[in-house]
Amino acid sequence: MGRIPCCEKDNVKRGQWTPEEDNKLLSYITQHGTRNWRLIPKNAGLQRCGKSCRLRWTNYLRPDLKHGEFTDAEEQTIIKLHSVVGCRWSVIAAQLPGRTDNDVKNHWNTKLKKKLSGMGIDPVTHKSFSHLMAEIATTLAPPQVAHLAEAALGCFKDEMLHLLTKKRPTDFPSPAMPDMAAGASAGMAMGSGAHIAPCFAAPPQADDTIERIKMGLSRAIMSEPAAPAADKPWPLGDMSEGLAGMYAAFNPAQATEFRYEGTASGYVLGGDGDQGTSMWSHHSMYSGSSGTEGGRPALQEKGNDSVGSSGGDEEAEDGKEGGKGASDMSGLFGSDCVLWDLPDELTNHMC
DNA sequence: AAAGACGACAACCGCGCACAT
DNA sequence: CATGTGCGCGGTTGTCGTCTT
Repeated sequence: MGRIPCCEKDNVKRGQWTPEEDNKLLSYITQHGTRNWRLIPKNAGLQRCGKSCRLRWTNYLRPDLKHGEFTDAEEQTIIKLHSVVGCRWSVIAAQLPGRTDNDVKNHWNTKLKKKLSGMGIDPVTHKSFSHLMAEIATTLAPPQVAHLAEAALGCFKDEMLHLLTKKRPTDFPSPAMPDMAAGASAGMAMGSGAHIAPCFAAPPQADDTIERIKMGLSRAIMSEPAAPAADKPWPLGDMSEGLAGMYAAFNPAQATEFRYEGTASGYVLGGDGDQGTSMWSHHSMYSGSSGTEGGRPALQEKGNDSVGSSGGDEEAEDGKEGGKGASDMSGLFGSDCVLWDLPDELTNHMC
C-alpha cells in the first residue's frame, strides 16, 4: 500500500540545524510538548519535517541529555549489553541515563568496535578471534571447514589489515592475548588462517604479515578435501593441514578423526563416538573460566551457525526458543561474574 | 602550506509496529 | 478486518574538524 511521506520534501529544509531553529523548536516543545510531531514544525514556524524535528529533539535538544565523552563505566555497560542484546541500541541506551540510541550507536561504531577488535575480540560475537577460528576447526566436517574458514576470515580480514597497518595489536591492552597466543601455538601447523594468530602474539613487519594473511586465506580456500563415503570416518589427514593441526592442538586426546553422520544430524566429532571435548570447556570470553558447561552444542552443529551466532541471528531467534538466550549468556562472563542485573524488559529480549 | 585520509558525530532514510478509524 | 497514520528503531550517509603525508 505504501506510506504517505511524513512531509513534502520539496518544502522542507534538510541538513544541519541552526541555533535559531533549535531555539524555535525548543521553545515550542517547552510550551506545548511533543504531542504531534507532524504539527510541531508547522506550529513552531520551522521549515522542517516532523521526523527531523523529533530526531533533533530526541538526539540533541532534550534537556536531560548528557553530552560529551563516554565514561569507562558507560563503555563497559555498552559492551556487556551489546553482547547480550546485540544492536538494540534503544535497549542499551535505556540503561544509560542521558544517552540516546544514536549516541550509543555512533560510539559503538566509531570507538568500541575497534577497541574490541584491537583486543582480539570479535565485536559481533564477543568471542576472541582465536576461539572463532578454533571453533571452525572443531565443529565442522572438513568439506565445510574451508568454506566457513574463508567466510569467517573474510569478516576479520579487513579489520585485521586495518589494525596491522594502523595500530599494532601490542599497543592495545589485551585480556585476550593469552588466547591469541594459544591460538598462535595451535595454529603454527596451520596452512590457513592461523597465520593470523602469530601476528598477534609477536607482530612481524606489517607488510610481511599482510602477505602471510593473504597466503593463508588462499590456502584455506584451496585446501578443500574430497568428501569421503558417508559411513567412513574423516581421518585428520583429510582435513586441511592447518585446520587439522589446530584441532589437534586444542583436542590432543581426541584428535583422531572426524566422523560424518549425515546431513540430518549434522556433523559429529568422532573419536570415542561421544561428544568429545570442546575447547569451549576450557576457555570463555573475558574471564577464561569455564564458559559453556551447560551443554553448548558446539560439536553437534546443525546447519551453518557454528561460527558464533551474530547479533542479527540472535535477534532472529527471539521468541523461538524460550530461555535459549539466557542460558547461552550464562557463560559469557565467566562463573565469577554475575551476568547483568537486567530488567525484565531486557531479559524478555533474550528469550 | 596544501591536499588527501580519516574519524566523529549529526542527520536522513526506510521499514515495521502499534494504534486509531 | 482493512486501511491509514504516527512514531520508534536500526542502518546508512553526509558533513565537518583533525591528522597525516
